[in-house]
Amino acid sequence: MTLTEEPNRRADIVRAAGRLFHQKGYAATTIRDIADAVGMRSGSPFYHFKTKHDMLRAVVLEGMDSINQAVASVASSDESPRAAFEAMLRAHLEQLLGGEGRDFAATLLHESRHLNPEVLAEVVTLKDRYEAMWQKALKDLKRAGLIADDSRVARLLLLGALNWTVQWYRPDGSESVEQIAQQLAGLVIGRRT
Amino acid sequence: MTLTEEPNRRADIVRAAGRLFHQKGYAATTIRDIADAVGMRSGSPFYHFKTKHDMLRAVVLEGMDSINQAVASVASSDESPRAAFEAMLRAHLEQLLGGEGRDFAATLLHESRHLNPEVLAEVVTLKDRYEAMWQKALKDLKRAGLIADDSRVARLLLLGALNWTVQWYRPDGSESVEQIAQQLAGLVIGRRT
DNA sequence: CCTACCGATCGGTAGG
DNA sequence: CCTACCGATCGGTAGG
Repeated sequence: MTLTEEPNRRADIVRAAGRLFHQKGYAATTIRDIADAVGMRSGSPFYHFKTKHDMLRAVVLEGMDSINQAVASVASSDESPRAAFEAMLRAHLEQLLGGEGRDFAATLLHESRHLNPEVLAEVVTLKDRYEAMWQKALKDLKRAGLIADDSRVARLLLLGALNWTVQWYRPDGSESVEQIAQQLAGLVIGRRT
Repeated sequence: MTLTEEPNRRADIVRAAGRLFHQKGYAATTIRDIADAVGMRSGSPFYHFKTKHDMLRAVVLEGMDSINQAVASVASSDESPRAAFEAMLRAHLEQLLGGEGRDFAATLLHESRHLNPEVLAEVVTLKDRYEAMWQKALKDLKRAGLIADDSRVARLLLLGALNWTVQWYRPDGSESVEQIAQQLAGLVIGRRT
């Protein structure tokens, strides 16, 4: 348990970097932007990170880790396949659109191309593990007769619909994360009145 | 009708810029990258465009225009709502994943945030018009009893599934654009065996 | 469209 | 973590 008062400058930098990478993109964000955001001089972030790329790495891995844990914690619920699926939709969307890890997840989705090959491979491994959870959820839905297609393409199309919400969702908009999750479930699974 | 032999350097620049913006991102692409790609010196692109931003504008508007035309040309077909819908899916995916305008459409989707407010407003107007076509297609599907939800969120989720294909589709992969379009139609509309 | 160049800014570092 | 700085690179321009 960390005390809230104890300053953790490294974490501050990661948070600020996440926000800026999300808002302006990695390439358009300067070290000076990040230093300003945490009240440091331009050379000081390098006391905590060797390179700008290392900051991106920290942000992306944090995003991958958060969403993985959030979805895993509801994926193996012993309820019905449909309930588990809807809980996974909610968890994914909350990571992506909700307060805390929003910038981390968004940076993961949009700035990973700036990762060097070694780190990218690291991320891809985690992503494959993550997507396997979804594949299993789709398989269970199909076995229960709720969907007809549990192929790889179906999974990618579904995750696309989820991930693209970053582009249009507004926290002050008219629909909640909960509603979006339910509408997507309805779209994929089928109609109820 | 333009002769193929007649060199059009401006169009060459737009094409090269589109490819580079798509591959590396707008901010990470330099004028020198673009000049190299078309065999010019670093100052020469500015004979054709006033700023780097104007090149982005040209690429994005070309992308918006192509996809708009491609989908519009099949949207008002007088066939069944389902056939029209599937044709729209194919047209959108072909623009996004097919050879010609791929880089333009991808740049439109991912680099629009670097547009200045005036140009962005221009793009948003065109985008709204584009999305209205999809809204109408969904309305027709609902009227025909093929889907239950033709709301704005449903439309955005659907377009998300389409747009995200840029992230995972590989031209040399195992599925064709045609197949992806059909699987998405099946996912949304309903099962056939 | 090239040559030659400019001022600004960038990621990163040495030394404290 | 700051001060002071460096070499490299960037978008853009003047003059031809």
